[in-house]
Amino acid sequence: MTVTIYDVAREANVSMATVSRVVNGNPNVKPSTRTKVLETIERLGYRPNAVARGLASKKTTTVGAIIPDVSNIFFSELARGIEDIATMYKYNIILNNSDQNRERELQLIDTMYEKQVDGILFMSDNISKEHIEQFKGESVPVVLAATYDEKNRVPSVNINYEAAGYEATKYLIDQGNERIAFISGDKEAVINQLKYQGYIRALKESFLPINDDYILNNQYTHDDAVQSIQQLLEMTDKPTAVFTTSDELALGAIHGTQDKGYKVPEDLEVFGFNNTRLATMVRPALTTIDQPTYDIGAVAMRLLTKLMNKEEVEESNVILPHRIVERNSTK
Amino acid sequence: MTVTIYDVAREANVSMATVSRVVNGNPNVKPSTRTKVLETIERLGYRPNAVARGLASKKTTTVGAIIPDVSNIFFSELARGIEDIATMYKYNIILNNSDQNRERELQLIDTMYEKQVDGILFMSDNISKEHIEQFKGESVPVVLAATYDEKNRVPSVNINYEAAGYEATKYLIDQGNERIAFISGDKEAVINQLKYQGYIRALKESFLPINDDYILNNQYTHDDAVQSIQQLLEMTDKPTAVFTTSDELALGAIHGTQDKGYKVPEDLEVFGFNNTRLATMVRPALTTIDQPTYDIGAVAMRLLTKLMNKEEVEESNVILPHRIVERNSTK
DNA sequence: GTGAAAGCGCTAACAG
DNA sequence: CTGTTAGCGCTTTCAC
Repeated sequence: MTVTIYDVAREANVSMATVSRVVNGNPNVKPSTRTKVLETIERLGYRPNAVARGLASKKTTTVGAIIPDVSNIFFSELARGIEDIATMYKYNIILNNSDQNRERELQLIDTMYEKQVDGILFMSDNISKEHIEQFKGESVPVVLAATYDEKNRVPSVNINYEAAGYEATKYLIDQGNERIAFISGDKEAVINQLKYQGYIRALKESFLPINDDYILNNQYTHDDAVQSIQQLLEMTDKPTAVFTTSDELALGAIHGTQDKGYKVPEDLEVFGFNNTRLATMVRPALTTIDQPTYDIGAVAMRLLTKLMNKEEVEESNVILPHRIVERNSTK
Repeated sequence: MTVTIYDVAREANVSMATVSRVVNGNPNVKPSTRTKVLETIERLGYRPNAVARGLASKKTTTVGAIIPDVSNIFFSELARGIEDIATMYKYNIILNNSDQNRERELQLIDTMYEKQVDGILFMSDNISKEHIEQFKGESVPVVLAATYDEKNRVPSVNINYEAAGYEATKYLIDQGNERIAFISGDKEAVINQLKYQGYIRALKESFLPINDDYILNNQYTHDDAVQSIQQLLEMTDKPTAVFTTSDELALGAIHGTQDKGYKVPEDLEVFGFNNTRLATMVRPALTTIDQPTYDIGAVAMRLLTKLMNKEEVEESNVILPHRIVERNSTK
């Protein structure tokens, strides 16, 4: 059957402890016996059992990642960043889709605890008291990635969404636009609210009126945005620019505009968010906020490795830089 | 510290065996003692340790998924299909990115065995003898998803790529095109070769010449396709249509054409592959082969559950249907 | 319907 | 530098 550490020990005429030492790279082994053990491991085709190891050592070298939806391009880029750093530090990722469903999120966290993960990476639009309680109830470190907790109760990696929203809107204002629409995803999502606040701040600062008709904050897909931009374009005082909270929505805005016979950016300037790969896969190419998506995942995972390793962490609520990438969807 | 099955047993005045039985839904427990145990589980906040359980039962309810790149939209949709069915059957997924690197793939498979996964879902452009040997060396069931092994040595879920390639090309021919280009990803990938064979078969069947200059088979990204289509468009006898092996490449072809001042589909008809979400996120919207990406993942995972459960499987090399979706990138 | 006891394969003191 | 010995927390016969 399967060959165990015991078989190797017997065949190599050493104790299991010694085999364990060489497998774990413990230096306290005489070179000659090390080679002997290594040889018989090779010969027998021994492969350590991570489950047994996990039970004995209370470490599984596995982390749980709870993500709204891997098939969403933003999150899949995040996931890739997480995965790459995890690999670098010899961790495996158990990936779970939550669809932002709170019940499911809570249940997934529980399952991750059952599986004895060494750490958790959590992504969601909103985190509640129940989330925090569940995290605090265990000693497993948690890091939030692209997920905002106003009270910073949990380590996290984000960008400054409010500033980004402000800058995008300001950019549009500086282009001479006075009627700027705002198209966002779920309005309950804290991150979208922050972007919205930035939008409002920029308008107010320039003494521009806030027109509720220009604000559509429950759009989810490309096609939703196609619809809603067309609706805006039918107004008599139609907007001349739109700021959207994701690139996918921005593509929808561009296409909706074009479908109606208008031109981007001549008739409508479009500003996106995230700078996902979609941003260059459209014509005109999208002006957008470059959010270092991959890096957020990578930095969050790196932070988690430090936490799991009980290393000192200077700053546990990391804010990564963002910037405006100008392309042709704005003048 | 953490509460174990032993603590529950003591508190409930039963043996660990009984606690184990109620936790596992074993019917041989008197209802009254079941409730008693359930209550103390609740009271103590007992949560079974999946690692210990895995060691004792030799089942981890975890499956390994080895995927080229989650951040690729095609694979992320596949991954989502896998994940959803896995959840349905109470399995967790350990997700690994291989970047199609054979060394890495082999090493990941090994890691999955170490982690004692109950099954493996494998995705790659090519599978070699080494892969097969590694799979056969263990009794862990494996299913290939959107991954073709000519010899059907491993259970798999695919579509008929050759037929799809043929149909796409035939469609373009029936539109009156005689100069049809072919833009594909890695030419070493078996799946791309099959699509290519279908392309060739359609041309031959209609007695159309095969022009090697029209065949560009090592394009990976949207921007690669932008370049290469522009190159084709500079030829004196430029193609009037192009068949690409992915939607991303098709978007590149569309945008390259438009960037050069030509129109799609008037000057060039473009045919994609996969019908990912990208297909409707472009103007003109993309005519493409609808490959049931999510379903391939879902069916593959379902097949794997049967294999893990040692159920009878009527057909272990599943071919799912595909179809042409007509949109506006063709006339 | 319930309990006792033997592992599952490995790590981690502790000796020597 | 190496071996002995407890467990880690649970499942699973096998009795009763």
